[in-house]
Amino acid sequence: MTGPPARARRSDATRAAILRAARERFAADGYDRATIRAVAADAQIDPSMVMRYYGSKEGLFAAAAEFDLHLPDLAQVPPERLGETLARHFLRRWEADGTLVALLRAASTNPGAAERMRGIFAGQLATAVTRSGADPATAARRAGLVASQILGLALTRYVIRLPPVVELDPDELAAWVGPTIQRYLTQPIPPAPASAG
Amino acid sequence: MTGPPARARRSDATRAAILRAARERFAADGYDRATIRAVAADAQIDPSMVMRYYGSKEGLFAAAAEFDLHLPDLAQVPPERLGETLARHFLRRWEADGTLVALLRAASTNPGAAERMRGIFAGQLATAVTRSGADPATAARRAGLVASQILGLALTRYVIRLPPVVELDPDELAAWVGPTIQRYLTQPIPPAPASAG
DNA sequence: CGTCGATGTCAACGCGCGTTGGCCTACAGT
DNA sequence: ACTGTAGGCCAACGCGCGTTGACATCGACG
Repeated sequence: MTGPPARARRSDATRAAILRAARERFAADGYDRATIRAVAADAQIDPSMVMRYYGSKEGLFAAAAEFDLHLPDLAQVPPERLGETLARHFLRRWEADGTLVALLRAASTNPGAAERMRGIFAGQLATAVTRSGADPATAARRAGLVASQILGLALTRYVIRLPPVVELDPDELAAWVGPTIQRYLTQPIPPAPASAG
Repeated sequence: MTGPPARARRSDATRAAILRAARERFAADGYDRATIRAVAADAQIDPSMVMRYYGSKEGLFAAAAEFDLHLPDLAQVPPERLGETLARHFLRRWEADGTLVALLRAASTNPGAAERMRGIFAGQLATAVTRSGADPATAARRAGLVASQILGLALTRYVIRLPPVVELDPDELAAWVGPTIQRYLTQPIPPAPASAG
């Protein structure tokens, strides 16, 4: 805990440039197609620098995919506005920061990225859902359903670029998707259907 | 149309084995990580055979990703059951056939796969939605919203494997997601929010 | 001024990939 | 039995990749 004084190193700018370039490349190309060489070229340094600072491609991705949803405290949100609040929050978060798109693209082929995605949505989201007043016994399930809609929106809008979803503006999307999330958060658990037999 | 008589060629079995292996590999690994060599090994033939029959990796993928949603005629479905019907249909379709998962995984990094995905959901799905009785002027938008939930479900269940979504069984999922789809299909278009000014 | 670690470049490595072309082999048509 | 052809294998190619280690340069400090 008594680390060296936080004196700025000369390499901090380089590190940051690498990270910025990495996020862009991973977001645009996914894990496999994004190359260390391309990231280095974007950051205008030698590929071996990336290795020196981040150890490996996996290490670079781990650093680039560091991400916090920065979810608001749902205990402070009027219960009837939970869905709309969350929908707007996610849309704003995505439009501003490509990290989640990078993570989403990478998660299709990279197990580490999928694992991190699970951690974010089973951790940060589920915690926020619990704080919104949901029964802790069902919070994980509700968070999973919310994630399915939120990530589906991100997938169709930013990755697949399905035209109708791309063309809607954030306000309209929030108006459509907000009630879905609201229902996933608040609707009583449906009775288990009669099991087949 | 006056092709050679449809006499079975000796190579048909090989072609089919390649296609089966390709679908599995693309579904499990995505486009980039799935290799021609691995597909050939699975099909127990030489990699050069894959090239001979499908021309290139892109050609193989194009053949392996041939897909029809086989949507039911929604004009025959009672209007109040549209959502549940569609939800159940998609879940059954996915559990039985890995092709869509292959397409989904590949769509994250392969432009051709994303294009095909757009075609399927802007074509087959939008057409079915129109036949369900939706106003043709809004059918594309409604189909896009349905796609966002359906694909989000597939993403979280089959690709990211988010535990709460994996653990729910198809009946429970249909009970949760059906009403969402129902609402996307039938709810009046919300009034445009006051534009920022 | 001399030294030494931090910062950065350069050239090369081994690997697995998609892809190619040449060469066997078995069988259908005569 | 002879031959043409479809089906299949093998060895190799060139490429771009992640990664490595040797070498150059800069800047702080004695």
